[in-house]
Amino acid sequence: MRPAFGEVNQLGGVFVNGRPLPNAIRLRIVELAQLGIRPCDISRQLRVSHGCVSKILARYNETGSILPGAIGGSKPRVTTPTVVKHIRTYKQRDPGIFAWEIRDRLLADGVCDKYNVPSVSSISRILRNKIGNLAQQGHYDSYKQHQPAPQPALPYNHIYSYPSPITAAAAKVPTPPGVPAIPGSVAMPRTWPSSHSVTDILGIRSITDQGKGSRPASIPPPEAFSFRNYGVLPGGCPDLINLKFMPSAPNGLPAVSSFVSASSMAPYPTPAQVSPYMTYSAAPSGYVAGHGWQHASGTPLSPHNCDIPASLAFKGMQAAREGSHSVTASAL
DNA sequence: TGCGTTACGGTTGAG
DNA sequence: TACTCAACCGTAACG
Repeated sequence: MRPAFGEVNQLGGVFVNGRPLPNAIRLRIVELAQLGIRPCDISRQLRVSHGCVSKILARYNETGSILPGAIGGSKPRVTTPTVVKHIRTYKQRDPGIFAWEIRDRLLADGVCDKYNVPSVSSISRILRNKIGNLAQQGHYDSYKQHQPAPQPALPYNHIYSYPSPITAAAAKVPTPPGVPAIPGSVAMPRTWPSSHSVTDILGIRSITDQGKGSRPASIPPPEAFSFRNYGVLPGGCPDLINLKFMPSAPNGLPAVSSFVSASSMAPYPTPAQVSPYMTYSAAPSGYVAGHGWQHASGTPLSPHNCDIPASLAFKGMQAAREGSHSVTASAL
């Protein structure tokens, strides 16, 4: 249940606990920093805690992204069917093998790397639960077929000497969405969805691209993006990809100066005036008043109603375009 | 005074 | 469907 109103920090700024700042604010933090404005001044001006400013700038410097990380979800499991299959194979070949030895072999054989190799305890659990149970079942089935008479206790390690019923299934390793299926590579559990530069965001690229009537070649198609929680804030932005920025300046250039200039910032809304969820989902807020951007439809662009496109929030455009630099959100 | 770091309370979403 | 867990968030406080 969303709160009707957010909270107010010590600087008078409105925020929603647990939720990222609007991308417009994040963007402006970076812009102001690039203009040489000190973080403390940015903090005061935008009424965002200096810790948050520091964090966003640090993230931007490291990843090139102003976007918040992906919230929620689970880490990809390391005990994939392939891993289980290999563990079973190791155990079959050497019934006395230790879990830590299996772990070393998974690494040595390139089945896993240091980032996704299961822990010793996980391997032990696999041996005990998955392989053990399946092996016992398999043995029992085979036993029923071939041994009409009951037998005494099963021999030690009997469980490892059965034909694997799940080998075929284990051969298929599910690849998480957005993660290239590169054997032996480090599986980045979370990749930034896109790339673009702040310069682009400021409109320089938009100037050159707009009016061409089609998506710039440098921008991956919408289907190339994996939107999860990146900047898509409550309230959503259904036309995120198709958003176009329309310059408002007479010369056809976006009002970059008005956008980045600290002095042009509209007063931060008072808590009584603006619900933080208005900033996320509804009415335009004072955050971006006067920035000169408009949605292609002609309606004023609210950074929250339709926030800065997540796809436009990268500086490592070329790198990401080539898919050579995946950056995890958890890097920070 | 500025800023990096961290504890805290909160949200989110995959499993 | 409800729950758990681990990721993330921004703030506040500390050094």
